[in-house]
Parts: sequence; C-alpha cells; structure tokens
Amino acid sequence: MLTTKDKIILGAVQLFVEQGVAQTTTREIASRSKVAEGSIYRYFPSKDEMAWQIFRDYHHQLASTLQLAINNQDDIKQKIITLVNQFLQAADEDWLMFRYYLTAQHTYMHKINEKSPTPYQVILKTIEQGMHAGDIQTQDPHVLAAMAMGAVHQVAINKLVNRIRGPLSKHNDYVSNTVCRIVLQTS
Amino acid sequence: MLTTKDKIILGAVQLFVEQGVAQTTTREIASRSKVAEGSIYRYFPSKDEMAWQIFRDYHHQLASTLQLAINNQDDIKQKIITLVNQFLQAADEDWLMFRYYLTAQHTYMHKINEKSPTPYQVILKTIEQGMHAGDIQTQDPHVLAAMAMGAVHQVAINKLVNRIRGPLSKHNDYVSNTVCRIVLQTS
Amino acid sequence: MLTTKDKIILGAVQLFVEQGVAQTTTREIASRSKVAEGSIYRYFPSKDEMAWQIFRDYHHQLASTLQLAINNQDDIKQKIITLVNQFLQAADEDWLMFRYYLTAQHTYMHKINEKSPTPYQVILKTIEQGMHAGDIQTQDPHVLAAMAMGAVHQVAINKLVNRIRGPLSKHNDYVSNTVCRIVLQTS
Amino acid sequence: MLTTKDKIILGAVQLFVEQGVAQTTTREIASRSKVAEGSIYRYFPSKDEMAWQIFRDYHHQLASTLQLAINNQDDIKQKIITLVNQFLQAADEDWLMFRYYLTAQHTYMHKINEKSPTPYQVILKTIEQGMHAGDIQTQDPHVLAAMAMGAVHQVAINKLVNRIRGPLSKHNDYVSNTVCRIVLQTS
DNA sequence: GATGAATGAGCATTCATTCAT
DNA sequence: GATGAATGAATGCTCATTCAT
Repeated sequence: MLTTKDKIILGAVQLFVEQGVAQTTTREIASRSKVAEGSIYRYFPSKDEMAWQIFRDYHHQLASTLQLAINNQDDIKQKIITLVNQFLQAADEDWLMFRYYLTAQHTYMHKINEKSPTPYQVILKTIEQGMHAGDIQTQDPHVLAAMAMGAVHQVAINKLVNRIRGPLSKHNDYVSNTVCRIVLQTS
Repeated sequence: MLTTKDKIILGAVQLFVEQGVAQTTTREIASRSKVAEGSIYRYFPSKDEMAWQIFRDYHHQLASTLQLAINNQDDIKQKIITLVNQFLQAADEDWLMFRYYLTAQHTYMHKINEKSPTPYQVILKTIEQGMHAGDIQTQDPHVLAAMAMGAVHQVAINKLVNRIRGPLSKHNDYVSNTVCRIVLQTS
Repeated sequence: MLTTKDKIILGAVQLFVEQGVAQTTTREIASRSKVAEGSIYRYFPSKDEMAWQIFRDYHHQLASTLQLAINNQDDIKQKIITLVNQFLQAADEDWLMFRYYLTAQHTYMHKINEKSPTPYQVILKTIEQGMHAGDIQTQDPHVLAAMAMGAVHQVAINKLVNRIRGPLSKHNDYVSNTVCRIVLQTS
Repeated sequence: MLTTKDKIILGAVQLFVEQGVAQTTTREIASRSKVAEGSIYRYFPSKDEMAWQIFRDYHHQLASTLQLAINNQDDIKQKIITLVNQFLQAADEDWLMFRYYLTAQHTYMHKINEKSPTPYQVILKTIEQGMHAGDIQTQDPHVLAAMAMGAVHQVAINKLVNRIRGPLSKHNDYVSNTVCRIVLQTS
C-alpha cells in the first residue's frame, strides 16, 4: 500500500503529464489519488510547489544516477556510451516520471540552480574535461553539450509523441554511437 | 503603425514566452498590447485558441521556409547544411517567435496534424529519401530525425536559457557539420 | 421599404419574443435588422429603453383601441363582448407585437404608470361603472377585473405555447360569452 | 439553521422575484444568502440551471399538491372549488415561491415537459374528464382550461402588483364561485 | 445618416487554499 | 492524520455603448 504522499505524487504526475501542471486542478489530483483535496496541503505547501519539488527531486536523482555511473569510468568514449545508456534506461524504468521530466523542463529551466547537480551539468563537465584532455576538439562546450543532450532528449520526445514505440533501450547502440560521433569529432 | 491584430499578437507572444500561456491573463495581454481586453475577442475566439493559432501559423511558416530552401538542392549534404542554416537563421531573425515555437511545442505536439507540413516532416522526409538513395544508412528514420532535430533545437534552447549568447548563426558551420556527422554516418 | 427605425424595432421585437430582452444582444438586433449596431443608438438611448418604449407604445395603443371601441357602447354586456373581441382581434392582427406585450408585461408591470391609459384600466373602469350602475354585483373590482382579463390573456398565452392553434378570433363567441358569465353574475 | 443550499435558494428566489433572473448577479445572491459566491456552484452547475431547477421543483410540487387534493373528490364542482382553494392557499403559504412561479412561468414555458405533471395538466385533465362525463359542455378543452387558470392566476398577479392586498384566501369563495361559472356553463 | 472597430466595466465561473469536524 | 464544505480572489469572456470615418 502506498503512503498518502506517494499516492498524491503518483496521481499528480499522471495528470501533470497528461494535461500540464496549470491545467490540472487540485480537485483532479485528489480524485485521481483517492485522497481528500485538503490532504495535499499536509505534504506540500501549494500545488505549484508540489509540481516543482517533484520535478526537482527527479531531476537531481537523474543527475546523481548519471554522475555515479561515470565516476569509475576513465575513457571518454565509455563515459558517453554510459551516459546515453543510463538516460535511455532511466526513461524505460520510470517512463511516467521521465515524461514529466521532459515536459516540465521548459517550465523550470529558469528556476534550476546551475550550481546543483543536473543532468546537463554532468554532460557539460564530461565534455569540458574531454576538451581539456584533448579528446574533444575545443569549441564552445555549451554548443556541443546542447547537441549531445538534445539528440538524446528528442529521441525520448519522439517516443512521447508516439513517433517511436517500444523501449528506448532498443536504440542504445545506435544512439550512443551517434552521440559519440557528435562529441568525438576526430576528423 | 501595427494593426490591432498584430499589436495583440506581439504583446501576447511576449508574455507567453515570459510566463507561459496559462500564466498569462487576457488583462496582461491587453495592457502589454495597448489594446482593450475586449478587442482580443474580435480577432480570436479565445485566449487558448489565440495561443494555438499563433503557434500553428509560425510552425507552418517555418516548415515552408525549410521546404522551400531545399527544393532546389540535390545533394543530401547540402540539404542538411541548408536546413540547419535556415533553422538558426530563423531563430536569429525572429527570436521572439522562435522562442515561442520552442517552448510551446510540448503543449501542442499532440494537436499537430502530422499530415500538414511541419519542420519535423521536412527533416524526416529528407532522411527517408537519403535512406532510399543509399546516402544514409537504413535505420528507424524517426530515431535519426529525432537526433538531428534535437541537436539543433537544444542549441536554441541553450540560448533561451542563456547558456549560449549572441546570434546562433555564429555556430552555423559547427552545428551543420555536426548534424552531417549525425546523419551521414559513413563509417 | 421600412425606415431604419422600423427595421430595428421589427428585428428587436422578434428577438425579444424569441429569447427575452435580457438574452438579446444589440449585436443580434443589428444583424437581424440588417442595420449597424451603432445605428440603434441614433433612435434609442439604450437597449433597455428601446425595449420599454416599444412595449409602452403598443400597450398604450392597445388601450386606446379598446377605449375607442367601447366609447359609443351603452350596454355593459355589449361592452364586454366588444372588449374581448378587440383583444382577440388585436392578437391576430399583430401576433408578433401581441406576443411581446404578453411576455414583457411582467417585466414592466411595476414601471407602468397606472394613471395613463392601459388595457387593465379600461377593463377596471368598465367594471366599476357596471357596479355603480348596478349591472354588476359589488365586489372588489380588482378581483373581478383580474379574473376577466386573466381569462382572456391566458387564452392568448395558450396560443403562444402552442396549446391552441389558429386565429384566436375563432373563439370570439365562446370567450366573450364566458367573460360575460364571469362579470355579469346575475345569480 | 438553514442548510447552505437552502440559504442560497432563499436568497436567490428573493432576488429573482425582485429583479428577474437575468438582472440578478451571483454576487448579489451570495451576499443576500450570506454565503460565498463559490458555494453556489457546489449545489448548482450554473446560475441559469439554478433558476430553472428552483422553478421546476416548485412547479412539480404545486402540481402534486393540486392532484392530491382532488384525488378523493368525485363531484366536478367540488374539484374546481378545491383546485381554486389550493391555488390561493399555496400562494398565501409561500408567497415568495408563488411569486417566482408566476413571474418565471413565461421564461420556462417552453422548457416544461408537458408529460410530467404540471398545474395546467391537472386542470386540463379535470376539464376533459368533466367533458367526457357530460358535466361540462364539449369545447376546445385548452381554451376552457386557459380561461379557468388565467382567471385565478391573474388574481395572484394583481396581488403581485399591489392592486389587491391581503391574503388571497380571503377571496376563496368569490373566485371559486366564478371559476365554477366559467367551467360549468349550464345555460 | 450609417457604419463597425474599439472600449472597458461587469459578470459567471473556477479553483487553490483553509479549517472545523 | 484525513476529510470535504466553504471561501473569495482572480480570470476569461461578453456586450452595451461610443466615436472616428
């Protein structure tokens, strides 16, 4: 049996993904979560704060997962492959939360403190280290990080809009291979 | 002097980009556009319909621009370079509308009729033709199209969140070069 | 060809009868009357004043018609028969305006100056004279006038709601006969 | 202490009678009922639906009262007297609701399902039965029902506009006597 | 006189939040 | 801790009225 808080989060995220945060009412959340409307306020100070906290927590968790996975990697290529694999695996493992992460991103982009660990930070630092080490051609690292992350993100978005079906991990090799070619432009 | 309709659109898009559609009130739109609130409803049936129409029109226009630009191109590489250049140029030329296009995309993704021309369709068809012609390795075209478009989009998003500054065209060669490597994987 | 004012009145009354005054917008009136919305205000100071004036004018005119018809009548019975006939004839002759008169009555009841001639005043005075002359049993004249007028009004209302069809004059004899029995209670 | 719903109904009907439904704002209803504006919508889906439901319920209840009162009556004359008495008594007992019933009638006439019991249906059937039994001269029953009901209604309307004062039951004998003469025209 | 775009006050309705039970 | 009725500020939208052309 889920705790009340978890029931709320689950119902809320489902609705946030289906309709967006602004279009979701607390009444709907209560109804979907089989919880009283008032109970939401025992666990969250407001609807918007709830949406933000759920996003932020998943966002941080994803960053940690990615960071942890490359901590014991030395080879830049291995790092890239690992990052892509972890991304796609995370999407498959909790597709609901990953969808929320993808769609809510634009909303919270400005609220994210770039000092705290984020998936983007992990990628950016990996690239910057690669540039320092001479493994990656020196360029504006933000442009390269954008292209690397954007390529993977959009694959997930294409699943979101049903242009791609089935688990994303299916495309692990193809995508990680491609991201390597994006980042490790040897020519 | 702008027409009333254009004043409304301009003010509305500014606010939509700054705050999102749901967070923008008709009162704010009227005030920003220096127009009476009631005037909005002479030109649009509702706030939401306005947001959708503005998105849809720009979206179609961008698709047309892209399609037109590659119509007289034969070489697949040239096509890719042209598409990237046009994308970045469009962003620079009307950064306000492009920002709206980027951020509103998630909201309207499900409402877009894939039969009508969209930027994604242009990219997808170019890739499919390349696969048919043997210029591009045969793969799920949706995965490849996602990676190609995602790479460019995210560069624009990084400008949106101030990770990148200045005109995007600055990165024309770097980005188009990279997208070529994404798509034309010869190895 | 109708004058602009008459076009407005005609269109307005049609809509007032169909939907009620409050539910009818000036835009609808303009559209129905084939006249610009602004033109309404050349002839009437406001929508509500227009509705009132149209009612008042017909109301007065109906009163005049009734009064005129019994002016040269001596016999109380003849007067009653004449009043009923005139009522039903007026309804048949301009069913649109009569419908407006019937339905708008409740709205303007409190606004009607009882000193000015109204159909009710004509009936009341006829009854009061009949009581004075000893032709009618002395009672509260307002109760009797109500019953006499109500009986006829409701016949028209029944046509309004389609419980009765065809011209009301068809029922001239039956109704006037009945009203005579209401008023001239000899037993 | 009244329930919230009853407080709303009471305040609303008062205002509907004073000003009409369309002229009454939800703000006024809330203020008069000593209830928050939003509470109205816990009990009614909209202002207009509220106005209709209140009317419909009273209308049905009045029909039931009338029907019940004549159920154990055999004599046609007794039935008529009973119906008139019940009408006037209902008006006296809840003059507020009866006023609403009288004034809102025109608005909802077209929305009333004639299959469900209404005061008019009760009167009409009584008359039709009387015609069948030979107690009432055969005529268009709708014309006769109109005259019978109209006579009584207008007496109530005359109280509404202050032409008659005091309880209507005062006029019980006079009115029921007159309605008998309307319906039972032996001559 | 006629037009219809523009105006903005006013309204019905929604919904996040509170709080007595 | 949980509930859900009550709250009222905020919002999208309407529409009578004005006025420049």
